[in-house]
Amino acid sequence: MRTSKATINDVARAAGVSKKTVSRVINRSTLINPDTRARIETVMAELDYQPNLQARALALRRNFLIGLLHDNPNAQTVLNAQHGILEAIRDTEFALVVRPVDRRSPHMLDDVRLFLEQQRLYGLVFLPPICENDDLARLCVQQNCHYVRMGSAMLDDPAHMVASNDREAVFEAVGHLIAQGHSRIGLVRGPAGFRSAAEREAGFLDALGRAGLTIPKSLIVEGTYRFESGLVAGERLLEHAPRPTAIFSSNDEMAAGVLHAARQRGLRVPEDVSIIGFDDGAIAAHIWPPLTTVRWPVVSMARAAALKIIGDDAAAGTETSTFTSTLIKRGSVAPPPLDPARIRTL
Amino acid sequence: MRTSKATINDVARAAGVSKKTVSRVINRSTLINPDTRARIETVMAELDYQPNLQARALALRRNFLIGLLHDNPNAQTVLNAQHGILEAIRDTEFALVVRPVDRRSPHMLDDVRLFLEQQRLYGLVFLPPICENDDLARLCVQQNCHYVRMGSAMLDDPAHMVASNDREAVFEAVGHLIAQGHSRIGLVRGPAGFRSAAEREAGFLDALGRAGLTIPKSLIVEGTYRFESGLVAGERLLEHAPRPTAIFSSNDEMAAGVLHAARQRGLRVPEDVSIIGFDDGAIAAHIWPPLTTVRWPVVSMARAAALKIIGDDAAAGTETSTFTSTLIKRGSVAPPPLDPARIRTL
DNA sequence: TTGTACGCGTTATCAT
DNA sequence: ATGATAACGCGTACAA
Repeated sequence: MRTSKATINDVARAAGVSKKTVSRVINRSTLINPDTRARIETVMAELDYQPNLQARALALRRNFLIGLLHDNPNAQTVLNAQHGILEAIRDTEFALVVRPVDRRSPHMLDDVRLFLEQQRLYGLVFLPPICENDDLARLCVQQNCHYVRMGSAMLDDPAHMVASNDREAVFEAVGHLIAQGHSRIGLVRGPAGFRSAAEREAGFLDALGRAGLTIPKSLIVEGTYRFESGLVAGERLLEHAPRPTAIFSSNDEMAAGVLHAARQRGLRVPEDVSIIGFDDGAIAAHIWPPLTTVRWPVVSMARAAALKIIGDDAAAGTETSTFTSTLIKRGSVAPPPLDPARIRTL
Repeated sequence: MRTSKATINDVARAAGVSKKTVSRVINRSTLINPDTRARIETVMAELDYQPNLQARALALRRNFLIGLLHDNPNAQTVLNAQHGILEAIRDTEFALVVRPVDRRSPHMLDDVRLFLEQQRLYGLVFLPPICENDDLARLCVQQNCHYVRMGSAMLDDPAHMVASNDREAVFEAVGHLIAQGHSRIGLVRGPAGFRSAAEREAGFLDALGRAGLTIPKSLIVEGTYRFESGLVAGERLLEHAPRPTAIFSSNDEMAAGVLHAARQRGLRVPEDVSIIGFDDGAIAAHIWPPLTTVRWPVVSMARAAALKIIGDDAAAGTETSTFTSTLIKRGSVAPPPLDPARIRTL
């Protein structure tokens, strides 16, 4: 007995056809007689035949692997992206390989080139912020590797892009703050060079402008998307006089840092200061108070990206390329505390 | 010009030797003349030759992929494990593929078998709790796939295992609580069937026994290693009369849940109740107060596991198989509040 | 120590 | 619609 060792030759012989015909069945060729196809499929089932992926990879010059390329500071985002891709390739012969890169390394492009040459991936999904690198996109084309970028704005044509509406979502979130009565709102923005940082800042300013509000430049502080930078930014903002009554942080991890800064100053959240984050990763619901935040639909986006790569248009639905980030209201927002100066004017 | 398309034949021709000799260089055979080897290596560099991994995989019946198999409820642990494996295979031709499984599915074993048959992984790293499944280990042997388990006890021989000393580490952690004056200590243990849950509970009981302390069974509550279960367990423990003055939670995520439960009851941490977690994942330092916890050295363990698989004994050092979990003291532990009943007796 | 001939399992070319 | 034959690039008996 040969456990799952049947080859294409065995199938061809048993079905009384040539290898090539069996190959056509494997590759879903249309140039084949339906009866022949049915017969071969029966034989394949009987023999428990599994096409050898290594042999196919050699012949096709392309492996059955989807790569996730990232240089993302947020752990949960990376994991959610993996989750989405895995959903897309479940029950297919594809597997997921993960590949972190160093955005700032001068060898980054060469590293990825070598990686692509060696593993010959079927396709690659780029996470922010590395998704903004056009050289990488060119490299993929040149290496004959499919790719899709995930980002907060359309950086590429729809076949190579899934994007979210960060700007509008932040507009809504900050609008929520304003509707609660806040007017002195601080911003912890993401690092320079991140498109998402720019988009979210734009949404923030849009909301302020729409309400006729202005804030001093000193109420905008830049972070790195990491917890520690949120802590530092929070300290800067909270020692500002007059103190902001609310702070929008461009991601949850930094928002958690702002929360720490508030706690360390003896400030209550949300009574003394309201906080809104972005991502709705695991940490958002697990800190106290539960964080009001914007949910970035990473999982769905990653799933869509992978489906675009493996060409499963049916499952990809209407080939959606834009996704909606939505405000999740939890416990970290309340109306601003009464302002002595303001009470008098009322 | 042929961009990186040199084959083993090109190298052989240019070096004036046969394919086989070049192959020996690639595979580090010792049966080769040093001069010949040097000459061939020069030619390989000149031609920018890269062995084709797909062809090697076909011939060797084994791909250059290390798999991470997990059914782990903790996101940060999974990511840290990936990090460790990636460190080990950096600058090699190996890549990392991730594969979540459903421990409870009746098809789990067949799924993995199909996965292994298809991708022909070089090796597999098992994370807890799936690492405890002996059928999986047998499957690997049968499929000619290397494997190493990561766990909280030696479940296999050293060649297939990297383990941590959870029991001792928890013994130390709970001892820290006792040294602070706590005697009524609650436990949120992990799910039944998890070896780590049993090890950590044993350490907990060891510490109590060593101090001559006993607690009612009702102060031990089982969780799922998820945040929500920690919340529920925390509620149960904190409504217990008399209330425990400290709670050891078998992982950080559940500890965060306990913290929520305390907050919701208006209890202060650590003034009213002390909390210790386990893992030292990202969340531990990011919640308030910063969580005193036991650091589980996932990254190092995963790196060691991967090194064992790719057989880099030199880098694996002395083939370490046991790792030390250590107590990280932060802000969630303080002496217990004064107990009225106790004050009288003093 | 090195080389020859063949196998690994599939796809591509170009017929018919 | 189907088939014979040659790639794809490398590893391994076995011989020399």
